[in-house]
Amino acid sequence: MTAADPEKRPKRRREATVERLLDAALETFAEVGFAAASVEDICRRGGFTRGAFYSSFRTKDELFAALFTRETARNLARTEEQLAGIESEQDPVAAAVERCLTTFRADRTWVLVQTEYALHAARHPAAAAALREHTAALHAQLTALIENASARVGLSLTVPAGQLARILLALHDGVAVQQITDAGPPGGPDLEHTALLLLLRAAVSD
Amino acid sequence: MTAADPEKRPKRRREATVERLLDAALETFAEVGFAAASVEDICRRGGFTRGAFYSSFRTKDELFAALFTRETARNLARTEEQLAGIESEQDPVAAAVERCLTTFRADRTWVLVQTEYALHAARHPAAAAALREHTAALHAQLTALIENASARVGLSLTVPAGQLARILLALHDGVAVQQITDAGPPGGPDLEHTALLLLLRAAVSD
DNA sequence: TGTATCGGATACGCCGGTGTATCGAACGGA
DNA sequence: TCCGTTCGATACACCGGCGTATCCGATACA
Repeated sequence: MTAADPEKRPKRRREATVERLLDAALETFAEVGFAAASVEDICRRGGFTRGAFYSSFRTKDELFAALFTRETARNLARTEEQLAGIESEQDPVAAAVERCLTTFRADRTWVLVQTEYALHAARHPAAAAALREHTAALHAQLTALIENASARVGLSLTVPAGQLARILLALHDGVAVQQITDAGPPGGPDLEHTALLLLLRAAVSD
Repeated sequence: MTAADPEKRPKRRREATVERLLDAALETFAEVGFAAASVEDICRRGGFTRGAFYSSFRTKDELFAALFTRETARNLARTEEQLAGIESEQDPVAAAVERCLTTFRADRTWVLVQTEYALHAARHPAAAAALREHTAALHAQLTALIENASARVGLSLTVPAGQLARILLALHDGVAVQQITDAGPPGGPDLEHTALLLLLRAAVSD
């Protein structure tokens, strides 16, 4: 069995190494940004040399794709959990907003990294194509999640779920970016909270 | 009069050179992004060597500040023009959305550049401070513009104008980023249009 | 225990940008 | 016309990352 299973065998340290590289990359991107992060940086942080990197990825973009997949899956799962049992609240819309924000308010870093990558994709067709594919999957799942939730709650939408999904993602991104510069009045209500409620109330009818 | 007017004299080619550098910078940022744009790149595009650059700016960030000021002033002026006479429309809200979008839909590049810079500022306190200052000015002017318009139209807001301004800016940013990847259904309605109408209708009462 | 493959470290040559110090041409005022 | 100032070009020394080719220890399997 020399060149027998040319696709399956490669799996011993690989997996663990890739995982460590992804962690290191996420941290590095969060700290200095995607563009500014050198392959060297990422490897150093993970305790590797570039040799390890090029042994698993061909480019930084390829690594990002892997990272995107991992993080998105995690976030969708989290959101789904949070919307579970929402139909038993008396104001399900408010509850949904509340619950989702508790998670996402906490950690803005991934949104920012992801946003920066979208910007990067704006100038790199290949990256854009890859991102589009991953994003489409995310969008489909989020749409399903919204339709499902609104059905359970017994409210109908005045806007197609697909479009609503896009708007929510956009708003979430936009607010995150906004708040880098402008934290708003200290005691004031959360910007995203206000916006989401305003938007959802308008997008829902019984 | 040798070292007499140490602040006033410097002004012959300077002004024109700076202007050309700003133009070149905007183009370069649009094309390759802020982070990826080297000082060298910008100068080449403007037909200068780095000598010219360092003679007018100390850093790329300093140049960006100048650019931000210039572009923001232009955009605010444009918006103000477009909201003029809006009170004579029978659906002023729809008209406002319509008119503003005609301008901004056309050229997304500045939004993207600006967004990328916000991301950059997230990791660079000094940049953040500068940006915060400029942004505050923009925010104040936009708030005034909104208050003014809603007064003329005779509708009152269910949300403070200042907060509405923030939300609008966030949404505008978010949508722009969103649309890099996801142009939405081809024949479908503009995402920003939908979102803005939804939001403004909810934020306004007579 | 031996051995073939795997995975990451090392070493190499290359490129392009950085910021500073210096120079010289253009320009404007008297 | 001449002189002083201004502004941008030039030259210099430096740095850090890039991607590849090669090597060698670790590991699994017979």
